[in-house]
Amino acid sequence: MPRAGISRPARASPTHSRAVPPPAHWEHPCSPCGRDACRRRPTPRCAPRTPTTSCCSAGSARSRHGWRGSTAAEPGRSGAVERGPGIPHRLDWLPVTSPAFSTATGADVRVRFCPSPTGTPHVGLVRTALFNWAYARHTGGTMVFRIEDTDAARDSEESYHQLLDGLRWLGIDWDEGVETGGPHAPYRQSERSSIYRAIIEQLTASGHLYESYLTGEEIEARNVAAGRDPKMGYDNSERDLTEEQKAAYRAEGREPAMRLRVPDSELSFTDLVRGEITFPAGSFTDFVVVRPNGAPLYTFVNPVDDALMGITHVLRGEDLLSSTPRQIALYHALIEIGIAQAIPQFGHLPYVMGEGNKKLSKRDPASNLFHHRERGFIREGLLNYLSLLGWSLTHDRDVFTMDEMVAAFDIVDVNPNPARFDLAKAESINGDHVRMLGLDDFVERSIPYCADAGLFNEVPRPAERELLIAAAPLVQERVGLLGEVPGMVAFLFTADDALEIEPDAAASLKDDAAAVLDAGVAALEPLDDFTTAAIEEALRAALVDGLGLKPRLAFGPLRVAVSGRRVSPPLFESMELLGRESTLARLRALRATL
RNA sequence: GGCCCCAUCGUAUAGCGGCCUAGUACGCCGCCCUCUCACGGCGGUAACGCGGGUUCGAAUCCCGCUGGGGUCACCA
Repeated sequence: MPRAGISRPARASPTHSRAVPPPAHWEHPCSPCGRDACRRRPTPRCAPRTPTTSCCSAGSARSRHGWRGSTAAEPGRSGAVERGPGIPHRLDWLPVTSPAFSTATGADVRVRFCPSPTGTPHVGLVRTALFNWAYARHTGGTMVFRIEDTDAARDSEESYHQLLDGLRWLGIDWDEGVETGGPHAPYRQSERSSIYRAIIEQLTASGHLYESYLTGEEIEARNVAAGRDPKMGYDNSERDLTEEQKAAYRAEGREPAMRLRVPDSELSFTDLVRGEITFPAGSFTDFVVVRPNGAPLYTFVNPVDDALMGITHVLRGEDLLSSTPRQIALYHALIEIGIAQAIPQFGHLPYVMGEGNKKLSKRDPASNLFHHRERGFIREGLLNYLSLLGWSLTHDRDVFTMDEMVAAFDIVDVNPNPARFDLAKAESINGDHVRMLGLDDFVERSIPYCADAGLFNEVPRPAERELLIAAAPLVQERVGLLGEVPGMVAFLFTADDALEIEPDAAASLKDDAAAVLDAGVAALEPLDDFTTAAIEEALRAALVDGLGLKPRLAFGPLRVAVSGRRVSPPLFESMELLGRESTLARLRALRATL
């Protein structure tokens, strides 16, 4: 995994870029106490960050289990849920080495971006897409783009097209997926029903899935009746329903959902950005994977498709962190029936926060990708800013290109804390990228914004384009957003008699404005060479030397007359662009109103 | 409430046991440049949540506390 160009201090990462040795952590010595079999396992970063348990803490030397859970050595841990006779105890037979996490590196890396098409693209979603993409491009691996449209009630075709539009605009491309195709097509889950149906059948036959008839209210009622927290969730009570019981439910007209039998043990995995994470036994229960109508849920199709598509690294939002143990449980079932070969490695990206301490809301315009595009963010700037949310290129620079990011990006360097979306910083970074644009590029990208503002038609006439090109150097270094361009050049595309003097500009005029304008007209009228340098020379001679005015007071009224605004591109250049006739007409027009 | 995650200037981050008197950027303040506004340049403001422990040495490793967030759907 070469890191082209950029030199970064190499982080010793025992697991990243290499196999996460599944059972090895059982032998890993505990560094604080040096005792073996502490069962702590190194994190992706060079040092264990937050082991949940340390054998050093007196009295709390909780024995740690891998996937297996109950063993003969610890009879007390078995029987969290009793099984009836005849039900295969297959979960207890999993080999000790069973967490077969993917060891893929380099070109074998396969990541995916799998949004569900609901609503407009959110910047947090874009950040997730960006990090997946950057990781794929960095490793030389594969980026898969899949659509998770399993909720007909919420998904929309419009949203799907917005997703495509957004990614294409940003230049986040994919190697396999919707529109592009690939060996695992189709890539829209709404078109994969038959695939899921077959796997549901296999998993049911193998005993991993079972029928569940209880409703949400009934589950809660059971918890209350048993004196448990109503929020405890499902109690796995239907694992061993007899055929008679099932028949009775059906006789009531009920159709079963299907649940996955999860192991009654704790479960650990090494998160690529957070280190080892352990969920205690009982903190996740058997969950529904198929609706009573036979339609599979996200909880099912997401891991199933990841398995089918050979995904090796799952990089997604932190909100999915707590569902990871359940997904790993499903993966184990898939491995047992031969559908999956390995469990992907997981990396949970921090939230993108809004104002206050809340996740950036979908209702906040700042979350909307297209809102930023409409305001004039360019892809380079927005991408650069978004990549800074949880990652950084180096210690002393935060403006960089995507090529630089790709060369340096590694998921294990991502910072786990939530980041606030700071629009001011985003605009500043964007401004830096706007200034880095070539002149022609800047002009081409500005045209749509000027057209939207009504300066000219969608396709400007040659003369209009030339005028914009001539003005471009004056405005490029003055805007942070392309949406500011039309405001700065509007006066060049306005007829002399249609120019409006903005109120604050009119208010800036002093008593001597008339005299200044008169002197300006007198100085410019005889000018043969109507160029910036000549204009400046003539005006300085007349106003600064002649009238003895300070420059800022001398040129203010002229600026207002020419642009109608208090703030404008440089005055003399503007006059040259406008031309002699227009300039004089505007000076006289304002003079006439005083 | 159970479980999980997180914790460096206002914000985003650098930091991987000594290079830290804690760096950079945005913001903010001041100055310079200057026809306005920007750009650019210079300077300044401002942070390791608290308490223990390990160590010759802790922002950095460990534990606890506090605080924040997430999750507990037949949504994704």
